[in-house]
Amino acid sequence: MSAEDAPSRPRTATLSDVARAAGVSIATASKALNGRDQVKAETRDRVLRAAERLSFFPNALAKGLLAGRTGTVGLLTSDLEGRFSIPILMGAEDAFGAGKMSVFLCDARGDAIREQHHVQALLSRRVDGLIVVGSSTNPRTSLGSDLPVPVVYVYGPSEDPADLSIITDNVDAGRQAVDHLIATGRRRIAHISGDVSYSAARDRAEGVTTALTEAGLPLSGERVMFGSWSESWGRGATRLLLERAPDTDAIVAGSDQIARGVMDALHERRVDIPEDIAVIGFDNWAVLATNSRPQLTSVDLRLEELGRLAAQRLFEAMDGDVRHGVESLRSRVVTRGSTTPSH
Amino acid sequence: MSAEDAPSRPRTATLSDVARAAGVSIATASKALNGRDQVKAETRDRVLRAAERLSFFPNALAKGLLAGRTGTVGLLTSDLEGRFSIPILMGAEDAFGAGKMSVFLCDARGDAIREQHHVQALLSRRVDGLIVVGSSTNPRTSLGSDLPVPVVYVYGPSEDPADLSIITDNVDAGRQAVDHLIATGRRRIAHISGDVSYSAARDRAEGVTTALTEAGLPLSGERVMFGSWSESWGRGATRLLLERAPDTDAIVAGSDQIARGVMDALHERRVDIPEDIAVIGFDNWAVLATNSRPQLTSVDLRLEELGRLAAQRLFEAMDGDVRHGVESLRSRVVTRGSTTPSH
DNA sequence: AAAACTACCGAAAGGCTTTTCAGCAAGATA
DNA sequence: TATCTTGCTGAAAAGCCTTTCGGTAGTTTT
Repeated sequence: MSAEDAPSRPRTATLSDVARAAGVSIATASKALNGRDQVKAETRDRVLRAAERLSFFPNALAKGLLAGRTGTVGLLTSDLEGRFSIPILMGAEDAFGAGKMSVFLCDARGDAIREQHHVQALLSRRVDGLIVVGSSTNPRTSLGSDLPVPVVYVYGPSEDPADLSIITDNVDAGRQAVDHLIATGRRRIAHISGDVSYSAARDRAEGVTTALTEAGLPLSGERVMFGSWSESWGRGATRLLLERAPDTDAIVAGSDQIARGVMDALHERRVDIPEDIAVIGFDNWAVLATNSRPQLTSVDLRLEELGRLAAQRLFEAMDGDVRHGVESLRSRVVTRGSTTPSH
Repeated sequence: MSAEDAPSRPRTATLSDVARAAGVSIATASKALNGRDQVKAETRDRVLRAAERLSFFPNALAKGLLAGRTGTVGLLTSDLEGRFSIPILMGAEDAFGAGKMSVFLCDARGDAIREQHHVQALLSRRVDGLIVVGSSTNPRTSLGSDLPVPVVYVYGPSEDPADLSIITDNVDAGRQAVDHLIATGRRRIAHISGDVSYSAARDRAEGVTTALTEAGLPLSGERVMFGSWSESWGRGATRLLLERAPDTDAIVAGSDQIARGVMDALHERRVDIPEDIAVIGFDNWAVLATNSRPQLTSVDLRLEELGRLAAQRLFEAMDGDVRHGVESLRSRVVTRGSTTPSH
């Protein structure tokens, strides 16, 4: 590589450049480009060709100056490493429509000070709204109600019921997992989940036990096995479970990671999946679910949909239609080989 | 949830609000807040207190107006789902310093039209520079040299040598993997890699074979086994390998995903890791590497560092210090249980 | 009393688009 | 030919907020 003096970079063409090139006034050029009437067809053509030639596009900043809007939103997260933020972000980007709105991305990395810093930076850039993605499903502190722009909380709700939060219904997700297993003929269903301090773990467990009770079935292993969100806990818990309840014919794992550990332990014991024991996870994380042997059935939390809805609600709030409270979305089971025989 | 009329949102305080509250002119308020002299200490205090009370912070847009810079950069990626962009993004965000610079994130999803769209949107927002994250290590088409702002390509280099690209040295990464295995006493080293159409696969393979040749060792299995970047290929290739070269004592897997498949197949055959066969992967993807049994030694491609350097180079280019060509970074081996006995 | 400060203020610049309104030309009608 | 339309065009203002420049009081020093 090498260094040298900056080459003369082409300046971006402004409207006045186009007007000059087309031999008309700025006002006429603006009208021609925006499809206003009161411009002769021939003149309009000339302007459009000039704009094309100079590869002109309007300055969004100047436009925002008039409109009183910048066409930007801030997305605040603490979970960039994790797998929640990204799908949500994609869904939101989707809903905004490419180019119409631009997204400032900020990762606070779990630090409240840094978060405050980012909020300030975003407000100083005059974003039209904020989306806050929680780092877990647990409720988080509100950014406060005295912000000059609307805020939508996603994945993890705000503690303040006056805020609007969009979340996945985890109780229902647990219920769906069990319903799927029952529908595929399972009767001795166990549940190995993650850290009990996470509401996601507790909610899914509630859904699982409720669905079992309603079906008149016991929980195999008697208790929900809470532990941590790791493969190794999945492995260890499975070994314990098989000792305690060797007739188990299905395991609801609290996450795809745990499910991978469960499957690993089952392979180790030469237990056939799904013939002897079926396994279902949560998250539908492609890397884990589609690479296991057999592929893993998993409850998809529809994070993109969450992001899309959040963006939509933010738009509405920007237009004055402000909502409050918690809005929850249903997840859906993605069936693969770990619960249904492949032939 | 419920909808209602928009509550009167507090307007963000401007400098003139502060000046009025402190009973001074706008000019004096500005000087006081920016630590300029020519302001009496008592007056400065009054202004600072007023600013505090109104929770004033300067408008970045107006500031940029004067400075001729917006303090924003665009980050263009096609791999948000994947694991490359995120660490790079984090590194870049890090280097820019929280609040000083804000990042517009755009995902083109592999679509050239959409990418062009995003570039235009970013330029219309007057970003000070662009970072382009490749979706693979393969060279990608340049955005062109006629852009009004500097561009830095990361992970995947630009095809145009006049652009500046920052990449990982994958040949060296392959060499390091082998050096590590040799240092831990291995002599019959095989290499199972991913899709041969990826330069990452070819480069790492080149590094592996070069290092082996230099050490006077053969490649176990005779050929590099190219396939796909999946666990199932790792499993299948391992079975083939053990038939063809049963005395193999170490496997360099082309990625952590492949490595997981390799380990899975070894477990199946009751081969001890690392006693009988050591395994090393690439990417150091925590979710995969730290959850395997034993934990996986992996070559860390230092993506954060890549992002950090890209941001730094972008800064330099914004100041007129433009570089060209390809700058490559060395990776480093993160040692875990799959290559070294845990006791 | 003149010169040299200090502390402060008013005004303008800095960026670009959109819109408004007045004006000008060419064609149509009396 | 004079007047009236009609159809376009262009100059200028508005939209936002900070910083800086030049200037004016008032106060201190020589």
